[in-house]
Amino acid sequence: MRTLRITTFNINGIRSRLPALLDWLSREEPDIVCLQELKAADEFFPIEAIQAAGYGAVWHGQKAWNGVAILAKGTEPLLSRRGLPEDPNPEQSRYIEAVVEGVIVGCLYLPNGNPRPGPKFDYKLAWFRKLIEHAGDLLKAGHPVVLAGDYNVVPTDADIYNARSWQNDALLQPETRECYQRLLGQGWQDALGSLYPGQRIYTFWDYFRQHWQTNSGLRIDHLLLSPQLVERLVGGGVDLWVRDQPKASDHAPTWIELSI
DNA sequence: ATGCCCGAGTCGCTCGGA
Repeated sequence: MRTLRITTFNINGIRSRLPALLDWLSREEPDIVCLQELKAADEFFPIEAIQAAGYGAVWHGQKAWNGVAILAKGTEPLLSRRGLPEDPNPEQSRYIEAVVEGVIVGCLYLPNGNPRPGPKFDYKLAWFRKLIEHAGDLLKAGHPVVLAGDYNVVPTDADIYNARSWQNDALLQPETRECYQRLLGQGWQDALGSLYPGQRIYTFWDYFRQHWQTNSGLRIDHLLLSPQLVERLVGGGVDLWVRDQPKASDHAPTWIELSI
């Protein structure tokens, strides 16, 4: 059976992590990659190296912060959108969307929202509401869609090593989780959650307090499937070995496989 | 209540991340 592997990866600086990115691409050969936190202006996106590795790409960068990209193996992603409609702050590059292999791929980097309360948390919720609106429009259009990225949402207390030590964090707040549940309520399926119900899956381990070494992780990178894709989901996982490399990102690549 | 560990920018520090 032929499958399509779609990976989301918060790379935390594409320039400082480029050798690691190329190494991971050659080893895992994902078909589609959603990258977040490029931390590079558009002119610094390393398109030559990525093309040399056999990938086409579209990107939406920004100096120093944020930045998202979609890579496609052996083909050029067909850009459908750069930036979220009615983005509360379009200066922050947090959304890009493209069609690959007949699937609409939305790549997102939701605002972190700390400290809370405050304007950053308000911005997180405002951005989330606009994402929900756009996601609803995508569903109405009836095409197969994957919405993948760093949602900065820990969906439940089962998605973190210890909820109590993060209870005041923006990632765990009831308002944040309500937004995520509202999104799922439109008809999206949390792919990894559905593959591994009740299991502890982590995609992020912060650099502090030896959290990787003690597997004190959070599940905040998610791939949401439109209803047409649910029956095509055949697998998923997290490339944990990437987080164990020297100078690793604090996130690990998180992926699904769809039958085609 | 805060720092911890990082990358990027401006350059030996701040800011932001989560």
